[in-house]
Amino acid sequence: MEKLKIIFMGTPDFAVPSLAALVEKTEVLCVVTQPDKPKGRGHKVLPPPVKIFAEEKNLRVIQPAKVKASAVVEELSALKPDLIVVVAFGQILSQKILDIPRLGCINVHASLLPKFRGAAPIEWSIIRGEKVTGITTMKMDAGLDTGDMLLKREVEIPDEMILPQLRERLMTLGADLLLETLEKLQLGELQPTKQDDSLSTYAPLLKKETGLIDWTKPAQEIHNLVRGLYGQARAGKFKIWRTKLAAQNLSAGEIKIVGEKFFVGTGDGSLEILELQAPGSKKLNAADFLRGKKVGENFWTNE
RNA sequence: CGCGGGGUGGAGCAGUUGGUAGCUCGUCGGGCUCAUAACCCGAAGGUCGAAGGUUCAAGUCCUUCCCCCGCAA
Repeated sequence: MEKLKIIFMGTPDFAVPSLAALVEKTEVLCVVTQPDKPKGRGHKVLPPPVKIFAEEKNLRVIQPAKVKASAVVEELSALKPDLIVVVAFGQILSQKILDIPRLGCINVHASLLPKFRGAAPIEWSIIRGEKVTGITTMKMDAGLDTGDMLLKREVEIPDEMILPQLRERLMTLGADLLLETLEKLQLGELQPTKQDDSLSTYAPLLKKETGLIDWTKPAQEIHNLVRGLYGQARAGKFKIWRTKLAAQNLSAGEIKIVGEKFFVGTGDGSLEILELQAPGSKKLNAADFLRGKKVGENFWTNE
C-alpha cells in the first residue's frame, strides 16, 4: 500500500506514541507543534515533547504561534499532504487548514465521543466517575471535537485507577487506533458516523479551583477528584495525591489518626489519605508524613 | 535574570543570641507476654547537599555551586 503523506500536529507526551506510529507506517512531511515556552521554575524554555521526539527522528518541525496565520497555511499547503493528523495539538484549526489535505484531517480524541469533548477528557472522565472511557478517531470539522466519528475503542476505568495510568493506557491505544483508522481509510472501509449532539458533554480545561476539595461532598466524589487530578487536588495548603474509601465515622473535614493511617471525614463517609504533600515539601505517604509532625485541629488551614 | 520554601544518622522532622548533634519511627540485641504492629531496657548508625571564607570555635554567619519542592506562567 502506498505510504500516506502526512502532516502531524501535536504537542504533549500524549501525542508522541501517535507520531511514533506514523513515522513507522507513513511518510511524515512535517510536524507542527506549539512554540517552546518558558515553563518550570527558573525561566527555562522547554521544547514540547513532540518536538523533542520529532528532532530525534530528523523530522521537519515548525512551531507557529498561530497555525491559522496565512504564511503558515501557505507553507502547509505547499507540502501537498494527503492527510493531517491532529493529536492534542492545543490550537484550533481554521477551515482553510482543514481544506488543505485531499483526505481531510483526522483527530485522535481521548474519550468516547460525543462525551467529553474538549481539552481535558481523560481527567474529566475519572472525575465524573465514569467506568468506561476510550479513544475516538474522527474526521475533523470546524467545531470543537464535533466531527464525524470514524473508529472507537473502549477502555475500562477500575475504581482505583489514577490519571497517569489511564493516560498511559489511552495514549498507546490512541496510536494503535490511529493506524487502524488510516488503514481502513486507505481501503475505503471507514463509515463516518455523525455525533449525537444531544448526548454531548464537555471536558473543559482544568482550572485551579477545580482541584479544591470540599469535604462536605460525598467520599466517592472526592476520591474521583483526587484520582482524576493526581497531584492537582488540594485541601488547604496541602496537595492530596492518593485516597482510598474508608469506613471511619467522622464528620466532614474531621481528621483522625490511627497508628500510621490518616483518615478524613466527608459528607457521607470517610476517606483514608494515602499520599499527600505539604507546601515546599515533597509528596509523602501518610506514614512518613505523620512522623515528626503534629496534626492538629485546624490542620488544613493552619501552618 | 519571575516569586518563594527546603537539603541534618534508613524515613519524617527539631536544632534558640555560633560553643559537646537531638526527637519520633525504623533497624539490631535483650526483656516482659499465650502472643503482638503493644510495653520495658540497651545498641548501632550523621564528613549536618558541595566547595571556599570569617572565627579560638559554624548545622548555626558570608560567598559560590549542585539538587529537590511550591506558586506564577
